[in-house]
Amino acid sequence: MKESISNAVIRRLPIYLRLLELKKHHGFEKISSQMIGDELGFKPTQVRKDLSYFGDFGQKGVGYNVVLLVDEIKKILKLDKNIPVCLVGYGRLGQAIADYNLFLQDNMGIKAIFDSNKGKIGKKYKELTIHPTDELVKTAKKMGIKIGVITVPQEHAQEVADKMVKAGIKAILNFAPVSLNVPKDVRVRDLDCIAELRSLAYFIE
Amino acid sequence: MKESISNAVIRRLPIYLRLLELKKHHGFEKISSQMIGDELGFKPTQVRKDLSYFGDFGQKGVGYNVVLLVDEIKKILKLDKNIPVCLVGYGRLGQAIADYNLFLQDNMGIKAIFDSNKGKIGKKYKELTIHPTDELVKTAKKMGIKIGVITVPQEHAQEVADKMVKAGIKAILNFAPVSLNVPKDVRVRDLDCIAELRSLAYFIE
DNA sequence: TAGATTGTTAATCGATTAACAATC
DNA sequence: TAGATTGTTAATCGATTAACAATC
Repeated sequence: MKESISNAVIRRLPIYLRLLELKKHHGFEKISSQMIGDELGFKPTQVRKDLSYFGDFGQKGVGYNVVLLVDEIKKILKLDKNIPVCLVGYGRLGQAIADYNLFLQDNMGIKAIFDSNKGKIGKKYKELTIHPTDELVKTAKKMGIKIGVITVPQEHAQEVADKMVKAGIKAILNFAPVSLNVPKDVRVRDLDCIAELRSLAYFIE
Repeated sequence: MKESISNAVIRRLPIYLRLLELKKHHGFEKISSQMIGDELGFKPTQVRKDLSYFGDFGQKGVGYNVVLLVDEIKKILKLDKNIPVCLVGYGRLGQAIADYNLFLQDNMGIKAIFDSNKGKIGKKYKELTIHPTDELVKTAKKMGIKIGVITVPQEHAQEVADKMVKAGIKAILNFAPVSLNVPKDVRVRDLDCIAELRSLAYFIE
């Protein structure tokens, strides 16, 4: 069943979720697909269709209950579960990501940091010690890490991905500008800043 | 004509380009759509179709000339032109992005940095002085900035986007976790790390 | 009740891919 | 020449949207 829901739908869920959390925070009780769409730039039909893959969360003539929908989307995304994340590559970008400990708003948080630079190994980031990348497989396995974030330089990204795969990680967020080669049961999301920037150049006049 | 080429195609061009630059660097002279596809995980047909929107760059029975194709794609993306970029928000993430001065490999480079924190204004990053965000419109206009990168906290992203629009910027790379509201002749690419991470949670077992 | 809004079906739109003639 | 590979057409696949009955 999961296989039948498209990636595009899954990627919109966190976008809906963020808006709903904001609305909840502002005390809104109800929201319509129209309102969601207006704020996010989607068609209301798309919002309803996306949500309908997972259940009937709305009420005809009324709309969606904000609090309930927040909870449902979190459940769909498994954000109600504990999801330990590891970060590999503690350079500037890695540090910026670690700072975004916003993840902690969910049960998702960086629980281990790896780097291969001897000068960094053993240092602390908050309560986390920076481990050598060599120990990634062993440590990530032991800690039950579920998601890996790659912020190493391009030339080491593939070997890090290999280690993550070996550690049983099935979901990778990749900041390195390379196409990673992984088994097809492993999901990779590329956040490729340079490629995006270069593609934007096309649109300048 | 430009309008008819889909965004998906445009976003693949820099991916092709990166591989081709690598191959060029390694001294490859020819490459086939099959090889490109294999390395990047695309179907060869897609590679050929994408390229064919812009011209006949290949040779039947032979493939593509690497050096020529690099140049052609750069031309398509306007990377042969000078493209000044500004960065707004000089926190950890902004600094990490500035460090990626990899852009400079193209004629694309960060030519201005803005921040609203008084402690940062006036400081230097390499040859660039950090300007107050209040001066964005004036300065960006004067400098002919073509692309804006937003690395400010969520709550200021929209106002920064508004300033960019006012400065005549038509392409924005947005790292803030918000849906920006801009006129429809302005292109926004969202690099939304938290949303991507949350969407990956769906796939853990 | 009348107005609003859902969930879902069917239609549309757009993007990917298979197939193949052209040709190096 | 025979094998390889392009550029392009047509077919397929998938995602978005319009329309609407159901119902609060």
